[in-house]
Formats: sequence, structure tokens, C-alpha cells
Amino acid sequence: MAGIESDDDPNAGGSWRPVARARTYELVIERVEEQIVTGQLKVGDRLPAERDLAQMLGVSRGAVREAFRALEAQGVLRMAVGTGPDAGTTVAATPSSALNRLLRLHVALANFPIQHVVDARVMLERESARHAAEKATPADLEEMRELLAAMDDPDCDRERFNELDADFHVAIAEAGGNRLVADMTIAIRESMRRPLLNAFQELGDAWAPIAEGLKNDHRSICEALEAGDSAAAQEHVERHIRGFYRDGWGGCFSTDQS
Amino acid sequence: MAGIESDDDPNAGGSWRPVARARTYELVIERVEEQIVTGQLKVGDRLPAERDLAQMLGVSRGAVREAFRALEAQGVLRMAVGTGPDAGTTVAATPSSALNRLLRLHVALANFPIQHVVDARVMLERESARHAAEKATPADLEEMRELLAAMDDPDCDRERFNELDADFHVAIAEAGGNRLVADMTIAIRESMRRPLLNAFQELGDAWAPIAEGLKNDHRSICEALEAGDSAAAQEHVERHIRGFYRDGWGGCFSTDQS
DNA sequence: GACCTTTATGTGGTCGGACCATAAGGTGGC
DNA sequence: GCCACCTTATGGTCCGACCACATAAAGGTC
Repeated sequence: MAGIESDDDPNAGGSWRPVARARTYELVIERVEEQIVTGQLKVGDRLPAERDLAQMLGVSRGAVREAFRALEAQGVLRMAVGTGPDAGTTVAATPSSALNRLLRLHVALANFPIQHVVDARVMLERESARHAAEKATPADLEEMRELLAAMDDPDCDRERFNELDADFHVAIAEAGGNRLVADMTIAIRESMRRPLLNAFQELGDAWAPIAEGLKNDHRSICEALEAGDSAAAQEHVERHIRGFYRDGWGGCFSTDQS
Repeated sequence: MAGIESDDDPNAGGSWRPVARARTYELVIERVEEQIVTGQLKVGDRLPAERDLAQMLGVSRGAVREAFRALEAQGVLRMAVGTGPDAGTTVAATPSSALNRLLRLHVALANFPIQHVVDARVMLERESARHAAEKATPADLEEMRELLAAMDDPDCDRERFNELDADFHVAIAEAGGNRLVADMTIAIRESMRRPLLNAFQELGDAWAPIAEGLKNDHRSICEALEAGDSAAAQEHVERHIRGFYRDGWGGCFSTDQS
């Protein structure tokens, strides 16, 4: 710390920001974002062709492509070949997949202690359950019941169980009606898909009773949602999530994080 | 709807997946993510040079660059020129800025109804306040008090107020200690920075009393945190956020969403 | 020998060009 | 009228070249 000024820096004392050299592709991104936030570009609108935009902005086509790639990876743009009305580069709106990828990678990078992830998940799913108890439609509840039934299938192995479990929680989140909360819930649950499956596999013979416990939790949650009992739904969700991390998780996550 | 099978489609009845042509840069991304999630690449590790990796994977340098760009834009990679230990392309860990950009754009694209964003913000900041009330350090509280004092400065215009307000909420989130929740809080608050500033500006003469109200809210929150009163802190935070959207927001967000 | 200057090397940053694959629309022959 | 073919416009990919930058190594100066 503070070692920056220890040598004979002619700028000693004046802490100048390193100016952050702007790469051209970032400038291109700025122009595109500018058009979007000012409303000149709306969802579905088409951008100029790469070659044309490159000439318009006075940069190379490669710079435009890199900018487009970055925005496409964030779900802002959608690129397609051809000459039809759906071809070319258009403004898309798929935040879910982008959020998903983003959170999944960062959780994988172990930037977040597992306890923080669990706390965040509890927070999100409590909120979803609260809303779901108030506004879940019969169709939502029916979907949940089908997922529960599928989990009861004797042919349901651990991998399939993991998928169905994820789907069940996603169904609750989507029944809650808040798109943003649901997306965050999905992203976090998806980010734990692989670690959870590993944990399931390592349980060995202890799997059967654990699975029964999880399914009972699910039934309790489902019943609370059907009854519109928001408080009970929230409590069951929290106990469900925390319970597994306490009982079944064991040392599967031996990361020494807090 | 259902008109897909109305014409004489030879594949009628067989719903084939559209195959989803994989772009080369996506394959490169997969390889990189693979290395990350399997732990072969950790934060700070260095990737091969673009030219080398291109040859290793049998693709062009451009494809590698596009993949790197996408990952850089998501905060997964960090690219720097030179030959030193900090140069080259390394695995970074800056989810905040990436989440930030992502949510800001998508809120701008109006993909999320404003009510959903507010609900999500309330949820996140209640959680942060709950933890902050329990574990905020004297340094955390001191920082908040300084921000409050800066907001009381008569020279503090609306833009500066907006910044300080954002910083105050970020300070609470970080005092809560949950990195993931804090990052999501920051991202959402930042995503509303510009719209909020617009709202402030459009208030006209009504600004002064509104600002006073907001500052009173802040003081109440701060006092609850100092007292370690988690329940009160949560309530004040929720009233603070919802209050402004109800009273001060007015028709600034005339999007007809919900 | 210690210190500064110069050069070499390796990195990402940028550019231009070329060609391919795809998907529509137009054109002609039958 | 209908089908095959060509034209056109787009993104997808690759190659090669050069630039800007930052460190590391070599050399020269005192």
C-alpha cells in the first residue's frame, strides 16, 4: 500500500487516474449503447451491416465485430446471416441466458464463499415463494405437481433428480411473477447444478433417505403454495435449502471459505 | 400459431432441433470455460497468447479474439499488453462491473418492469441491512456518516446527491458482508443511476423537500444500523426505497408496464 | 562495478483484404 | 404456373501485416 509514491515519481502527490486507454471496440460499444439508452434503437431494430457501420465510425470491421460479440454475449444483440427481414444484427432481449452464464462462471471461479451463495439463494427463493403463494396460477401448481410426481418415479436417478429439483425451484420463481428475481434465482440454481450433482453422487447409500427428505420438503412447499400460505411457504423453502447444505452437503465442498 | 405444420413440410411431425449452428468463437469460449470450471484455470492464471492458442485450437486468431472479447466484457478475462507478469490475458474476477453493465442495459431496454426492479431492490437491500445491522464495523458506520454529511453540504447538487446516495446504499451492502448480494445490489442501484438522475432533475422546485425526506430516511437507517436493530433497519430501508418511487417518482417512468 | 541508454522480444490492438456459407429475392427456362 | 438457377447482401472465418506498449536483456558510460 502507498508504495506507489515511494520512488521518485515526478507526479508524486498528484494521484492521477491511469486514464484507462480506451480500446476501439469499447468506443463502438459506447456508440451502440448510446443509441439504445436514448431510445434511438429499440428491441427488434436492426443495426447497420458490419462493413457499413465500420466505415461510418471510421474503424475496421474487426473492431465492430468484437464490439458486437461482446454485446451478443450479453444478450443485447442477436446476429444472423442472410438477407431476409430477420437477418443481420438486431437488438435482442435475452437477459436470462446472459445472467445465467455470468453468475455461473463467477460462482465457479469461487469468488463467492459458498455460505454467501446459500444466503443469497435463500433470500431469492423466499421472495419468490412469497409472491408465488399469492399469485400462482392453477397451471403453475399443476406443473409443480408433475415435477414432484416425476421425482417419485423409481427410475429417477440422481442426475434426473437434480434436473427436476432445479426445474421445481425455477417453477416457483416463475410463478412469483418477478422476471428479474426469477432470472437471478435460475442463474444461481444453475450455477450450482454441477456441484450439487457431485454432492448427490458422493452421498453413496445415504442418498435414498436424503432424497426422501428433499421430496417431503417439496411437498410441504407445494402444499403451502396451494393453500396460499405465504409465511409457511417461505419457511419451508428456507428450511429446505439450509437443511440440505447442513445435513447432506457434508464435506463435499471442502473449500476453506469461512 | 401452429402454422408451422400447415404446409407440406416433409419433416411434419418430427420436431427436429434447429441444430443451433455453433460459431467458432463459441467453441473457443466453451474450451476456456471448461478450463475454468474444472479448476485448471484459476483467478490470476494466465492464458496462452492469442496466436498460440489459435494454433493450439486450430482456429484463427480473430476467433480467439472474439471469444476473449466476450469473456472480457463479462469480467471473466482481463487483457493487457506488454511482457511483464501482469501482461497478457489472465483470468480476472470483476463480476461487479460486468453485472453492472448487463443490468444497466437490460433495464434501459425495459425488459424488466420497473415494479419488478423495485421489488428486487427492496429484497436485496433488506437482506443487506439485516446483515449490516449485525456485523457493521465502526469503520463501515463512519463511512456512512461521512456520506450523510456530504449530502448535507449546501453545495451538493442533484447529480452529486445521486452519487452519494448510491454510495450510501453500496456501503450498506458491503457492510452486510455478503459479496454476492452486495454485487447484485450495486448492479441494480447502478442500473438506475441515470433514470434516477433524470427523475431528480424533473422534480424542479419540489426537489428540496424530497431531498430532505431522503436524508431523513438515511439518518433513520444509519441510526438503526448503529443500534444493531436489524428489524428497524430493514423497515426503514424498505420504506425509503418504496417511498421515493411512490412520492417522488411521479410520471418520470411513463412506461406502461404493469 | 553501478547506472543509464539502447535494443530485442513478446504481447495485445488494429487494420485491410480475401473467401466461404447462408438466406432471401429476382430471373429465366420449361 | 412452377421450378431451378443466379444475384445480392449478410455474417463467419481466415490470413497477413503493422502498430503501440511494456518488460527484459544487452551494451555503453561514468
